[in-house]
Amino acid sequence: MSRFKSEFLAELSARGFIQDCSDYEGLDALLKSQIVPGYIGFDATATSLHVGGLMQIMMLRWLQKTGHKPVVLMGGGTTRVGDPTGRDEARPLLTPEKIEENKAGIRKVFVKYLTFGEGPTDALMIDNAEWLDRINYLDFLRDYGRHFSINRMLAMDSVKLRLEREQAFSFLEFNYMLLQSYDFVEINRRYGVRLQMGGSDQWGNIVTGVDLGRRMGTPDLYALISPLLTMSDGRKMGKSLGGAVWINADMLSPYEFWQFWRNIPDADVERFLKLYTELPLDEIARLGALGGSEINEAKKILADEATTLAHGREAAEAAKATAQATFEAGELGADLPAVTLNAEEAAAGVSLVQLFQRAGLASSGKEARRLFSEGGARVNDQPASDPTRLIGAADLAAGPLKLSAGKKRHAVVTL
RNA sequence: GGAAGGGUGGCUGAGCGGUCAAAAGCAACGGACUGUAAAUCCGUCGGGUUAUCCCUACACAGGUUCGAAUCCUGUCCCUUCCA
Repeated sequence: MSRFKSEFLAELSARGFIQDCSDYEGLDALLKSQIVPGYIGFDATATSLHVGGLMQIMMLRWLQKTGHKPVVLMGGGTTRVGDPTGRDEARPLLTPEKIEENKAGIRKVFVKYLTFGEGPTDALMIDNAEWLDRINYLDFLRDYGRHFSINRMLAMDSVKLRLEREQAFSFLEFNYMLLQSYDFVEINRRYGVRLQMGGSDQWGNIVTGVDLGRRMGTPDLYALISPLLTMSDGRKMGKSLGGAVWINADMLSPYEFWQFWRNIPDADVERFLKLYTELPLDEIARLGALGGSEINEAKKILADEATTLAHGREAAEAAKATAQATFEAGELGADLPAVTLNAEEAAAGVSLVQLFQRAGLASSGKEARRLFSEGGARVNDQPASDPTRLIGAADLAAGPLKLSAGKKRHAVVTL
């Protein structure tokens, strides 16, 4: 069914990871003939990655699974400059310490998906600050700058669009392309990397790197990009109830992570199963064909599998059990976000407004009150109307109290 | 360096002396309908221990006014054109 001979490209293409490639035949042949180190660049702007970048992570995982070497490039150097793409001016520059902290957090994510080490197909994590920090401007211009054609860059979509829309486009931003191209060449020299992958928005930058490689006399380099992923309703991937869907457990609990997948629109189920799980394709086809409310079973499997990859089987099972208990049995699940009262508070009582806030069900007291007046607040599944009601030891004597904001967000209060 | 136009809520973007916590759209949240889906409809959407009361907000700092997002001055930043 596949036009590809290499397992890697065959798998990725069947699963919908591939949007474009600079040279399908060449890359396919290379993958057949040797262990191919391939990399993807990631920003070090946050302490975790969210599911928006999960597709990239999965590509690296498949690369490793099919016998090649994944390389994770942290943009430590580029982050230090500050990504100018965002239009908001007041973007604070990250300190080196903060960048290191972010890198450490991101590394924790990758450790779940890739096997790091010294072996030939073990994953590697590198930082472009290693070489970017030492660039000498004149040397860079002389050695690399001469290979970039302004004419060509102006013709590229990423640039052309900006110019046509008369949006600001700074020199710094323009140079990101050069830096990223240089990265590719440098990584090839240092680590023998032949392939760079990324989202389709990176196409221009990656291909420019491929070109630079050719001019600089590296072996042939390859570019492979994935489609930009949106949910079928047009929402950007990675946002859900109240915020970004982080992969790190300390940023977002496995239970909430599981919920994210459980709540995916019907139309996305099959696509997501292919991209975010490693289930066999025929199994996925079967699940995707489920109609009506049966498709909920497929969503559970999606949630299980995706959560297992990110947090381990045990956490996934726990998340599932909690979901089952709260949604299907109407009981309390162990994994629900919890608020614990100390002795003092138990004696004096804490108002429901406070508790809703503390449980993360409302971001402000005002919002909590709103919830009450809209009828979205429930205590032990009974609609609650008095936000000032105090909860204390007496209310908790019979066991934990369940708070709900709407139908999906739940939390417990314990002593 | 010169000229012009700008900086408004999470975003886009109206308002250009009072009726402005600020139109509209998007996003988000709650409700109805369902299947913990989508679409649709209704409602909410700065904060404060719900109060027709207070606080904070229309880049920043001052000023003019009974009253300023709206006028004036200065500062910072952005955009476009010219050099």
